[in-house]
Order: sequence, then C-alpha cells, then structure tokens
Amino acid sequence: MHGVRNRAGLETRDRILDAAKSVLAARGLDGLTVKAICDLAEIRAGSFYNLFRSKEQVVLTVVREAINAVDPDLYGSGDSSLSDLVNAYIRFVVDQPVLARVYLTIALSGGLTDPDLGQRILRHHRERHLRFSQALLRDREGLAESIAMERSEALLAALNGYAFHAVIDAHFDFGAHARRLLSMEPAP
Amino acid sequence: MHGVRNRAGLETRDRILDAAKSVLAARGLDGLTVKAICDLAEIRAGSFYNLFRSKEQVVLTVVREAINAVDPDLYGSGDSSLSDLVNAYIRFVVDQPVLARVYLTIALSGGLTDPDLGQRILRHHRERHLRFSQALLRDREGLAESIAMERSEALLAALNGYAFHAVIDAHFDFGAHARRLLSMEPAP
DNA sequence: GCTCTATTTGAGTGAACACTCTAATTCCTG
DNA sequence: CAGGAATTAGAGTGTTCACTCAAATAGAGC
Repeated sequence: MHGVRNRAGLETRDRILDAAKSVLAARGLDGLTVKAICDLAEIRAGSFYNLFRSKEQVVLTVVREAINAVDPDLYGSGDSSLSDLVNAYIRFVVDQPVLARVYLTIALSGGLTDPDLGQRILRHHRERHLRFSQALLRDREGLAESIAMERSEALLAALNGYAFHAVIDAHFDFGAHARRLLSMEPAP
Repeated sequence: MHGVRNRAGLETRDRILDAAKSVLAARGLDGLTVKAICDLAEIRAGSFYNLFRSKEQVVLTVVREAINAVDPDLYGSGDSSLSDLVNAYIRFVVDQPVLARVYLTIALSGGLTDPDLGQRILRHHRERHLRFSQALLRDREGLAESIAMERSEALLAALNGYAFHAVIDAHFDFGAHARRLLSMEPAP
C-alpha cells in the first residue's frame, strides 16, 4: 500500500491545525507563534516545518477551512431558502466561534499583507450575496431583482455586523438576533 | 509663563500620533512598529519613549481618538434625528477610513490582549445603540419602544457590516449603501 | 549669560521571532 | 529482517522587536 505511508505525518498535520485554531482563539493572530503551536501540539519546530512551508501557510489553511465552514453546501443543490442560508450562518458563528473570529481577523488584517487573500474573501462575499438574493427571489415571487439584491445585501450586512458583535462579546445571543432579522423582512 | 515650557514635546507628540495613524493605515496593526513610527516622524526611539510609556499607549490614544471621531457630538444636544446619526457615521467611515480600520482591528484583536479596551468598545457600542433607538422613537411617534430598539439595532448592525465591507474593499460605496438603509426603514 | 529642566540622541540590551539543518529515530515495504 | 524513506528532535542562525540609558543639546526664566 502507498496511501498509509505518511499516516503519522497526517496525524501531526491535524494536530498542528487544531493547535493553531486554539491559539488563534485564545491569543489572536498576534499571539499565534510557531512556538505556541508546537507547544500545544507537543511537537518540535522541525516537525512543523517538515509539514508546512511557513507559518503563513498554516493560517491560510485555517482560513480556507473557515470559508468552507460558513458555506457548507457551496456546491449543493442551489435551491435553499433564505432561512436555510441564515440558519447555516448561525450554525457557523455559534458552533465555530473560533473560526468566525479568525475569518473576520484575517479579512481585516490579511488584505494588507496578502492581496490574494483579500481578493478571495471579497469574491466569497459576492458569491454569498448572490445566493442570498436568489433565495429571496424564490421566497418572494414577483419581487423585482434589484430590490432583492438590495434587501439581501442589507440582510447580509446586518448578519455580518451581528457576527462582529458576537465575536467581541461572548454574551451576545447571535442566533436570536439573526433570526429576528428574518422576521423583519416584509412578508410575501 | 509655564504653559509653553513643553511646546516642543507637544509638537513631537502630535507627529508621533500622526505617524502611528499613517503606519496603521498602510501596514495594519502588525506592521505598527516603534521603528516605523519613529522613521516616519523623523525622531529617534529615545524621544518616543520620552513622550509615551509604551507602544500600546500610542495605540490606545489613537483608538480613543477614533471612538470620539465616530461620535462627534456624544455630549451634544441629544435631539439628533436618525438620519443625522447615520450621516455622522458615514462621514466617519468616508472621511477617516484609517481610523475606521483601526477601530475595527482593535475591537477584534484588542479585546483579547486588553480586557479594558474590549469593555470600553462594548460600552461605546451600547451607548450608540441607545442614541439610535431614541432618535428612531422621535422620528416615528407611536412606535413601541421594544420595536424601536430592535430596528435600530438591526440598522446599526447593517451599518457596521457595511463599514466592515468598506474597510476590506476600497471600491465599496459605503455612503450610498448606508443611505439606502435609511430609506428601507418603514415610513412613519 | 547663567542655570536648570525639558528634550533629543543613538548606541545598546535582552528577549522573541520565524525558520534551518543535521543527526537520530520510526516505521512501512519488500 | 534489512533497506530506505518519512518523520522527528533539538540545537542553532540571523533578524527584528520593544525598550533603556547616559550623555549631549536646546531653550525658557531669572
């Protein structure tokens, strides 16, 4: 067999990524050092650099995971309702607060250091806006497309604003607020 | 006269704060080093530490300035309309994008390193929510207070979400989107 | 012009950082 | 069980960081 040749390496790789996420949650992007990751993963620096080319590569991997987590069925059926999409967002923020914080942090500070990353995040945001618009159009038949674009963009902005609040305030009930946004949408 | 004894020191202090804001805008919180500040302000490290106890103190000073900038008339007449408040927010984000980015960055990463700062930002957010609610109540007579709280909170969240978008996307027209939020509010 | 304080200088310190390298070890494969 | 590749250990490298400090300078008040 060839597939299990690097089994140990894959396990270590997961430990590194888990440790990186924990450190990011506890100490932020500034506190994310290779030493901190290695200490938590109980490995030495040599192993780290055997599996990752740089610390930045670990961050990028975690961010990619965060982006996929917020849109679990990006390549799914494509006929979700608006509340499906909002509920997916709620699940992401509530179940994976660490990744939510990482995502926002990288979006803010990553755009400066790595233009590609900034572009990727913007593209992801535009795709999500499109999905929300299309879902709203399906929910409310007869709604003008321009109005749907406008309303879904505002809804998405409010969700992002609430997500921001949730990240900086552990006591904030993100789920309740997000669901309330849905009920504020004018009925069909 | 005693008041002009430290004139030179005050000038240098301003140069340091201006330089810090420029560096923050160009390179983010990670790129903010004492050396970068001193180079831009054309001073040596000794002068820096003659006027500030630490780099953190400079950051805190800049953040306090940002908080005051977003609420220019915090202790003003207290009878502003909702559009007044939104316009003040727009002016802040459009005219001072540097401070806007700093504010969001600090809110995200600062809460971890300095709990006081996180508390301060949350308190500021709550105060702003109250002002928005009261303005909405004045605009729409007969509106239930709980509904006003809910709607103004959603509006504020959307504004914050749009501000986030503006910070990571230079081409985003924040003013237009923010004003559109106002027109989406149900008429009186 | 003298004095005294505020200010600036610039070399220096130690710690922390990301990352490298070689030798040892583990463990799959044949 | 032997060969070899994958993995790991851990000391080490050079850089950058925030911050210090003794000495030089500047400038206001008498």
